[in-house]
Amino acid sequence: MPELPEMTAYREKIAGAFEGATLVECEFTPDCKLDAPAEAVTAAIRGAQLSQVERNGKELFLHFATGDTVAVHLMLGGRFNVAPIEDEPPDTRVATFKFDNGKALYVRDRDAWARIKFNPEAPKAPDALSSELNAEYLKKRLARSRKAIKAFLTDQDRVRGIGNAYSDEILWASRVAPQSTCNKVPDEAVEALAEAIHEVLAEAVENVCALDDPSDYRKARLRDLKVHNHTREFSPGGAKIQTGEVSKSKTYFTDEQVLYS
Amino acid sequence: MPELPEMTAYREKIAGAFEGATLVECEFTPDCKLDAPAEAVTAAIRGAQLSQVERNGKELFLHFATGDTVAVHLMLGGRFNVAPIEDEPPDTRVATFKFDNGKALYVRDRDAWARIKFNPEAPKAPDALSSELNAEYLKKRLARSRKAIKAFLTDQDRVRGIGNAYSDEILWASRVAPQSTCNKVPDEAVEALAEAIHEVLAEAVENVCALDDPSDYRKARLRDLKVHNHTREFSPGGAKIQTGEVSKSKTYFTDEQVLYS
DNA sequence: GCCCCAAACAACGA
DNA sequence: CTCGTTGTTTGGGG
Repeated sequence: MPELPEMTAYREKIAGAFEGATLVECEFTPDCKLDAPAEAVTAAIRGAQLSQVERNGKELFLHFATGDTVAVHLMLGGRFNVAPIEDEPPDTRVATFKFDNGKALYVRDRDAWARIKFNPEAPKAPDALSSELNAEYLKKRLARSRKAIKAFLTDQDRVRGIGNAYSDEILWASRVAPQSTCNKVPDEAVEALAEAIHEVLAEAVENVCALDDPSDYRKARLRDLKVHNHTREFSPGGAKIQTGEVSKSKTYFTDEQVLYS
Repeated sequence: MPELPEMTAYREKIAGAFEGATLVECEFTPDCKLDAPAEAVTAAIRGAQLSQVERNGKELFLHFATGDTVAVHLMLGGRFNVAPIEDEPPDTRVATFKFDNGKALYVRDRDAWARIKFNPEAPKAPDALSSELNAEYLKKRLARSRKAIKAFLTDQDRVRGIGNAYSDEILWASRVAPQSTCNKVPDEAVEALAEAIHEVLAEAVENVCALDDPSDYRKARLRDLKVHNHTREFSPGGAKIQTGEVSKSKTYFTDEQVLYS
């Protein structure tokens, strides 16, 4: 459920709390979806300084001074928590990182679906907010795809960071119907799409970063999202919001959007 | 187009003409679909004795005494020719094998789609006429497939040798509708299917082997096939032959066949 | 609603 | 209506 904006807000918070600090201890619960032996990870990063926290797509990368990286994906229901080490640790945690500044970072997930990767390969697709993700790139990739544009935007092998909610927002902002076939979207619309990706996400980042706790993003979305929002009946333009299904995902859209097919 | 029975007839003919003979020369045209450098193949088998000709699925395997094997798949329109070396070679040939008994084996294909493999991997699926292809095997594989039974029978990764034409014949003989879902076909019907596979193909092998030239199989099919046959209006049981489409293939069937779905 | 995997399915070319 | 490849869809599981 957390997409690029929420992960960006988490990044700010976690970078502010821990960058430069040294990891004292880390733990992973037995059901944690970790792609390496917990002991190997612990042995590698215990005692290491957290040099940088990076967001890429919907993942956070914890870069340590040893050169090791721990990547966290929250999947549907995961969340981050920052708390003093002496506090009672949250019971739904799957991973714990304790630092020498007296604070701990917890990855919490009731379903334990959050995924943690140790020294992962570099992502192949560009991040949605990177400069590589421009109209040229989109034109090239859209030209040889016959799937729905919404499915394209949420495909993390094409563009990293966009999920179901913000894909609807972006498509509405660019006036492209979510069911449109990728290779039928004309160049002008692709240019609008490229702009909308950056604008919609940048504004969302601001909104979510303004929250006290990024985990409260659900409420904020009901306030900020313009069409992917079950509490709204009409778009800002006054058009009735419709719902449909595109490749197994619920989509919200209006007839202000043009269907290319 | 040639399926198991036609390839069996070719095998008899080619084995009779060449087994025990020594390869004098071989050639491949530039557009021949050969999965190894022509020079490497030639260097390996020139001067070698042809120890055995084997049919497996819709392929013929030419086994040489060196341990090398050349596998030929005729695809849609390929055919074999046996002729004295001094005869004019056929102009649509993609491969030529000349033997020390004065005869040559030609692979002919107007479209040059026939595929030739050098020392191929052993096939994973059982041949339709092997003892491994019994009711037990079919029950096991059908149980975890949700596709149409006709698509299953023609899937060379499940059963080797059956194509569009004989799949219809086999399904009619076992009174199973081609559109039936694999995992819905009851055990009794699977047993009938296993029997029909062997009986229908064995009879077809006899029919095609009786031809002077296996390449004439098209005419023979119009005489012998009971339902996959555009010249017939009724099955032997008097039922009207219907046509339909199953996974992009034309299918002939009657309502004597039970649909399991 | 997230991702991964495997199977099924479609389109195209040779 | 043959096979291989590539890309897309679908269903199940965590």
